[in-house]
Amino acid sequence: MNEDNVKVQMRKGILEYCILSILSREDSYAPKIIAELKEAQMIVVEGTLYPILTRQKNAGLLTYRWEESPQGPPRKYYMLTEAGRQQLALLDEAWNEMVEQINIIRHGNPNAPQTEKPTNANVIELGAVVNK
Amino acid sequence: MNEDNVKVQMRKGILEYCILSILSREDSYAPKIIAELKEAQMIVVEGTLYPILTRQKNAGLLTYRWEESPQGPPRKYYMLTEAGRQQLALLDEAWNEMVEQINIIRHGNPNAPQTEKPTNANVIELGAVVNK
DNA sequence: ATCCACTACTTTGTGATACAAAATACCAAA
DNA sequence: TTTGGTATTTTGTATCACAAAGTAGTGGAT
Repeated sequence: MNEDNVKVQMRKGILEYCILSILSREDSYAPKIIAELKEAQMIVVEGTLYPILTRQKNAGLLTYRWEESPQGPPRKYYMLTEAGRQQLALLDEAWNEMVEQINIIRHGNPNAPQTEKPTNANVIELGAVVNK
Repeated sequence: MNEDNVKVQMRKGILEYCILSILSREDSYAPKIIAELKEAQMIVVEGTLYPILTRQKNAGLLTYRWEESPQGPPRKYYMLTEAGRQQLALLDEAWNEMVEQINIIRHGNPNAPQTEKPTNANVIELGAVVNK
């Protein structure tokens, strides 16, 4: 119930989403992916990332190719498959749903009867993620 | 890696947040909490909720009192403690951070250099949850 | 009285995940 | 050959949500 564990638990299932999202922009390899996550203030360690990549590869969401490195051992560049792109779209939906659910639980249901109904123009879908 | 499991995993650690949030509005008991979660399209079963309530009670975030029911056995009404209110504030922060992190990962870092910088007036903090 | 439906609470076992920590391996320069 | 930097992999642990069952109290119907 400590503070670190709170964030660890909230992250469950989210990392898979993050990794597919990062790879949807550009093929990448593990240390670079970790650096990108770190830029977004999302700390991830190797022992977490590698099993996810292997899992997603075995699930057919990713493939990889070896590429020479300017220094050090070769790098395993991962890239999305078509199934991976579909899964990413599915995770977009799941994430948007959860953000909406939290909004309702934290702020009450906007569809509930109220004195003054906002026009559509005033309604902002908080946290919605749109496919690019 | 099936679709149901995706949502199950995304929910890890979120339910604790939802329950504290619901109880911050009004003391409640398990079946009523489940009904409220259901209204927000968040399906939860008893076998999930009860252990969380017990966990949070043991952690000092909740206390409870027994109350007579108009029909059937008495109800265990849970309510937030001061520690529970503090934990809720902490979870608000953790949630807001995660929403922001996903925004950065999914849409790129808004602080990154770009051709035309939006004014503050145009920036909408997506998905932010504000303490009431 | 006894049975039954309803409500409420509890327990057990399973699968999935992130993490810490350590191990393995590859490369190039001193 | 050794050393330091880079990259990948493995092992053991703690936590969580869930399915599925079980326990128990209440009040009405027969």
